[in-house]
Amino acid sequence: MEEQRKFPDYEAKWQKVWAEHKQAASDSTTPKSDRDFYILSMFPYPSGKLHFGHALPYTLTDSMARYLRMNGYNVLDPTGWDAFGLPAENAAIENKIHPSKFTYDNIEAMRKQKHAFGYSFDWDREVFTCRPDYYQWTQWIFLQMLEKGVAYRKKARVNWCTHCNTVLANEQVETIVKDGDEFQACFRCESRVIIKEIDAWFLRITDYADRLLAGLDKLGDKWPEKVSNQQRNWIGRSEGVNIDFTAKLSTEETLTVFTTRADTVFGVTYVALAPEHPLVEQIIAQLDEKKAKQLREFVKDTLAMSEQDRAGDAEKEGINTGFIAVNPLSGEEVPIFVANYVLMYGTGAVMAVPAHDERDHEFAGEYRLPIKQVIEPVNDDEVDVAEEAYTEHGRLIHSGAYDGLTTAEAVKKIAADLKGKGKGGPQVNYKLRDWGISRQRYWGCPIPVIHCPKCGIVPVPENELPVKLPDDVDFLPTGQSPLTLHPDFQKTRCPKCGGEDARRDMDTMDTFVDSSWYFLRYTDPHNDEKIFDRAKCAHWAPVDLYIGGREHAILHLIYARFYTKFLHDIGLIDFDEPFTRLYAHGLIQGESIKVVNEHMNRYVSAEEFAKLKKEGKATDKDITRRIEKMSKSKKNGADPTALMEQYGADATRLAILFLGPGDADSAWDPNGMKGPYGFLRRWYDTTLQCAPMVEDIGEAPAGTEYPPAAKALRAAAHSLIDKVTREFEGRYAFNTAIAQGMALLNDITSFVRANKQPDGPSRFALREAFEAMVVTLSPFVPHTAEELNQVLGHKESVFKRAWPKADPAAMQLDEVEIPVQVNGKLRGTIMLPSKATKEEMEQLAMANENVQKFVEGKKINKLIAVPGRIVNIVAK
RNA sequence: GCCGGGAUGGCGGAAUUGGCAGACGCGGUGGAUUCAAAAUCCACAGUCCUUCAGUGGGCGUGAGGGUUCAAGUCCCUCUCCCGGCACCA
Repeated sequence: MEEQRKFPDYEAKWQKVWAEHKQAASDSTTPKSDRDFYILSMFPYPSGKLHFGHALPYTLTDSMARYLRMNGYNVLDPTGWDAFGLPAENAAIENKIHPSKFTYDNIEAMRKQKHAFGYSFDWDREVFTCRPDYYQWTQWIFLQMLEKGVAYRKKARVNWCTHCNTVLANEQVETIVKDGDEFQACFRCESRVIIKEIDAWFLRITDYADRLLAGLDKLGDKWPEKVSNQQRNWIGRSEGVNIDFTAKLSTEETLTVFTTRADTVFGVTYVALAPEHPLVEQIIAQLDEKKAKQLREFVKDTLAMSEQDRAGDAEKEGINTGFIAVNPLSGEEVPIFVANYVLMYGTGAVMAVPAHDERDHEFAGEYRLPIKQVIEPVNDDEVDVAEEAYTEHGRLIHSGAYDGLTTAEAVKKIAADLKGKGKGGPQVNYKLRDWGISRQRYWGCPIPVIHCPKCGIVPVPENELPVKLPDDVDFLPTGQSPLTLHPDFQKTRCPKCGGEDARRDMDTMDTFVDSSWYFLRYTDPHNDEKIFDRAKCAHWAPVDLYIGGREHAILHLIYARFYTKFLHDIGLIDFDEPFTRLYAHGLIQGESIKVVNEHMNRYVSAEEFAKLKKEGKATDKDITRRIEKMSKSKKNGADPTALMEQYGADATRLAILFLGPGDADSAWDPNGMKGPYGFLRRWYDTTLQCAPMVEDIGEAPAGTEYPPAAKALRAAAHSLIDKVTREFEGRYAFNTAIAQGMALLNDITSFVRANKQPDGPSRFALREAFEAMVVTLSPFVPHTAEELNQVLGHKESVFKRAWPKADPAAMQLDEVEIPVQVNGKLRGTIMLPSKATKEEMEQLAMANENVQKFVEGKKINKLIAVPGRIVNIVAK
């Protein structure tokens, strides 16, 4: 009886060998050549546990890195830690551990897990964003931005997470629906976001809007369209026209509106201001007390809502200020409203055209404002603007000199005329807003500026960097920056005037700042003189292939592009796009089970459900199964590290890759380990069993004649080489490459069973098949490949071997099976030499017995023979 | 509403880009082995009809139409699902 054996038992051994003979990336200053390849997976936040969200991209990255090295590339494949951030701080508050300890402990644990998976990262280049030797340069970049006016401070209405007690950037706010209630929430903790007015630092990413857009075009199909589109959407460029109305207050003021439909300007029946509009204050000051109070309250109530909540399904409301605005083109006088539906976008003021804008139409209906049609359809649309706004393009009417023009013509002409009159002109607006980076929390990068009562804002001199984050801080979140509570940190001298009562800025930076440039630091991670050596950076960067999740489509990926452009502008680097190709991997989801019956109404794990079933507390009828994102609350998670401990790293890597194409979401099946694990075991056993037959023979001499079965085996082996190579050369659908590997093992098994005592040529073929498997599958399952490589008699590491080339001649079989159709329906197959001519194919096809049955008594209209593919007979 | 992406057996997913639909794996069924089970190995397996059987045939890639000798793949119309954005003037 065989004892329960431990399989695999060789992974730790090979990991040790690799550690001793590592293939590190070279530290070169020569210009980047096309043999230098920078592959990068997004570095993780050190949560302490490696989950599928990490295991998939790292496995993809590692496989590609190994493939590239075997193909003679000089590869950089680093990793590090996005180590600042709120989870550490929150955990610290909960468990009373210092965020620093929490973070480093987690890093230690995750580093072990990464090693255990056999990932071949360049560990020598590991970076930690929370270490002074890194954030010194985060601060340094900030100072450069300050100098160039890209970083600036302003009092602004910002998103504020009530749970995290800190500011959030626009990109970090998401709309969520909970219990039918839709609201704006923090991307991290899903708590409600409110608007708060606060002094904060901003980065002028809006100045880069056009370049960020142009860059997307340049990246083209090297980036998934999905991601590019999301970014385009987010930047939200819109071309329109600014039109200066004259507001008749006690003085005449210019009131500029932005519109994309300047052609409807003769249809304006009122002008509406956002409650935040600067003119509103002025208007309030000029109203009588009662009216002023009413308006002031309206503004206050509206602003109490977050901008997005205001945009939700709130009723349109507004207040007629009683003041008048003059239309610069028609000369018409229209009332000025302050309205809740007008956002502080564009100029924060709109010209309202109820006849041709749904929102204005709704508002006009409520406040009984006139509706004036100025566009008529050019098709046969029915139009009744009293009923419904007509928003299509058309031809102008009731528009004085512009009558008869089309929308497009009119917009152009009106813009030009306005410009000529000095009353406005073409204008481009963006939805993108500047990036607010001040965070009122502790565990982040300190902002290197000093507030001096005399000199104002003074940058910390570069030679005093880093501004170190103090350890001894009471970091309970109060809504105030924890650093405020640290007396020594905040007290400092003004570097400019030497004044003693200067204070440091006590906020820290958004953690997305830390990760906006880390990929450049990897190229020269230990430089303590400079952010990085220019030549060293140029040797590797930009990143050739960046692998990460789609959840960063807007956040990290837009910030990193912005930073790269800035660093390019200050002359530090020659490129202005950081990631030449982006691979957005999918999400591994899990099946959740929700039980609803008289006992319970909640999610249960698969094991729990099995137990409940046994106890009779739940049946298949009581449950809803859904494939969704793994989460604790849904109890549908699976832990790759646990799988690795049970089945080994290779089986886990294989299972992850085999699940489906890496860029698609796929569902984790708890049985998903069985196939890959069984495959590795059979492969191992079969190789060991056959080794005596093949280990001592060398290469087959040229001109070797193979028996048909051996020939078929060779064809299969070379097809595997061809298939795997093709997948690595761009498609990356490794599930199909692995499937082909499994198929070859099946072929080997049948071959061995049918050839108990193989002759010489058969043994060559068999060896070739084993070799093909070992080498081509080594990027996916490095330990097993390394082990079997040794079993086959190789002394050197499989990763030192050259990647094989498929031999087209070997892939070609002597005879092929060709399907024969009659009128497009399969009626038989014929065997014939692969080099057969069309005529031979046709002849043999017609001779087929079953085919005969279907063409009998019919006239052959056409005969189509595609060599090597198919024969189709058209008969009537 | 707008922008993307999807829909193929019981399940995950294949299909060299127009050429035998369902590779490979899971689950399932039958068999071998076993006192029995697990594990392992072998075989079968889209679906419906037909034949005692070997067999033979119809139908099949979300729905409907079209192009073609030939359509999962190309074109038109529609439905549903997923992701993102959304009072952005």
